[in-house]
Amino acid sequence: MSEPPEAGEPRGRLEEALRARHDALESLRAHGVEPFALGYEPSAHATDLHDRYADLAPASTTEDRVAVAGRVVLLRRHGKLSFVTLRDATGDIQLMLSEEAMGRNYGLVRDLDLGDIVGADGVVATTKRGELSVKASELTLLTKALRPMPEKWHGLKDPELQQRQRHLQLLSDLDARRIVTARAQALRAVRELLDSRGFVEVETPVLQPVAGGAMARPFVTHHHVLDTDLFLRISLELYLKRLLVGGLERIYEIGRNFRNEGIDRSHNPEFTMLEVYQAYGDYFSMMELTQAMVRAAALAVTGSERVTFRGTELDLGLDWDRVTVLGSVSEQVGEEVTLDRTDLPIIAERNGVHVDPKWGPGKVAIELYEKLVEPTLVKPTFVMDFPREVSPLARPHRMKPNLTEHVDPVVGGIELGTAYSELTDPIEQRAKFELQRQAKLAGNEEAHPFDEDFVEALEYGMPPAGGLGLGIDRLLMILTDAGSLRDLILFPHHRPETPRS
RNA sequence: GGGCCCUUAGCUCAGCCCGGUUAGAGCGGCAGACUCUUAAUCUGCGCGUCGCAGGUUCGAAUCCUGCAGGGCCCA
Repeated sequence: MSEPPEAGEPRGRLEEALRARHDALESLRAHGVEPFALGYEPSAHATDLHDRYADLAPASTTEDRVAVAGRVVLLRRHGKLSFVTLRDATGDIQLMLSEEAMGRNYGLVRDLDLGDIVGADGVVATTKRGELSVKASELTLLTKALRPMPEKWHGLKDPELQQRQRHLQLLSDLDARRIVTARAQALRAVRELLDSRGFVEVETPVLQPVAGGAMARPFVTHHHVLDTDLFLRISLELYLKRLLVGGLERIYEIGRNFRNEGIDRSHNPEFTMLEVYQAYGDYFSMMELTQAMVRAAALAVTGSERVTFRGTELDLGLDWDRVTVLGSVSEQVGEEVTLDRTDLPIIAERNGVHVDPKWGPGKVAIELYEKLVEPTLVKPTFVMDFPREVSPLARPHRMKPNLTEHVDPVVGGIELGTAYSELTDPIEQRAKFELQRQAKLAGNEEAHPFDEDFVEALEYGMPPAGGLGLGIDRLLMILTDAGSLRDLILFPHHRPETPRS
């Protein structure tokens, strides 16, 4: 039996660091300094100062007064003169703190810890070595940090900690803020383009009685007062089409979808989807729109229409290649592949695709496409004309029997989304839902659910339309050359940590 | 789902192959010096559930098994 640790004795470095900071906090309070201040009014940001005073000669002192605020990320104390590197939303700026300039207020420097948030009021100056600084006359503690910061040079390296404690990665690694800025830039560019073309942004329900518009397992939740199960949406499609029935002609929604599937570097249970619907358009208009949006997003995020993805330069400014599903599969297998061929399963097996006997020819063709063709489509490409069997919401092809006007934009071997000439025929829609219902009964968990209300809406008449879904996270993967969705999602899902007791 | 790898101090990492004193270093922390630093430097001090649970052994961070979390590759 070991003795219990003496009360107040630190039992580890963390406890020691915590206690030291709590002690510092009490000492500050005892000296009348509130360690959690109410507010502050900064007049400048770090990057603005670096821009404005880029040409200031070393050892200069201006008469320009500024107030800056941010987190103490580096601390170099030299007795009566100290240097602090302050980090705000835009970057870092050095504070020069001296007893000479600050008088009694300089005493606060002694109590500073890495991670504290402070405000400093003073004049813009440069040091003898030329470092731009704010020569403070007044230092204000705004928030005391009670926990030690990540290592100041290496930061947080462990990818799990980076994701679970994203705040620590963000405060220690300025580059990590690209997670936030790249997404904001891409979304702004896409919205600006759509708005300029007369599209209206709308919001539709996340909680739905029937989760349709895609083939995926939904999350189930429960409404207590209504005592009814609801599903988190797996797509935005069916509600947006009802708005077309309602007479809105150009609409879009950017929102979170939820799919109850595995988690890996290209799948997160919740992800952001853009869906656009344009009355009187078709899948050709959606292809043009896709090109325009991807180009605009690339310019906004990278400043260029050319991006490098996994070592290959992609030119997103050119017109994309256009191929068909069956044409591209035929090319890969080296013989003409059609949905009529009875030996389609044999061709598939010969090419390493294991065929489920329940699959129809359309499903077999799609499996072949996804395995053999999609990963090879590095250049921006539209893959057109999917089998009817796998596209229950797309319109039959105007020329080709058994196919639909369904196109997938593919870049860097990654499917960015899906666009259709939308199915407007309610009778055909009902028949397709019925086929899906049978597939579900046959054991396909991902079959599309029958949505009676949606069919009824179609019966009132929906104009011919083009519809497009674009995965924003996947688009960002291309634009930022990210290896994993987890580099783009601020707080990706992880298994719960085992409790430490 | 299959294979490989990782988990040691708050953080970044040694040590593990080939078991053997009291498990190391840097950052961070504490005490002190310092008016131009740039990951400041210098002096002194402390701080550990070696992921968890078993097993082998006189002795396990180290070898074996299981489990958990994470990463990479494949399907």
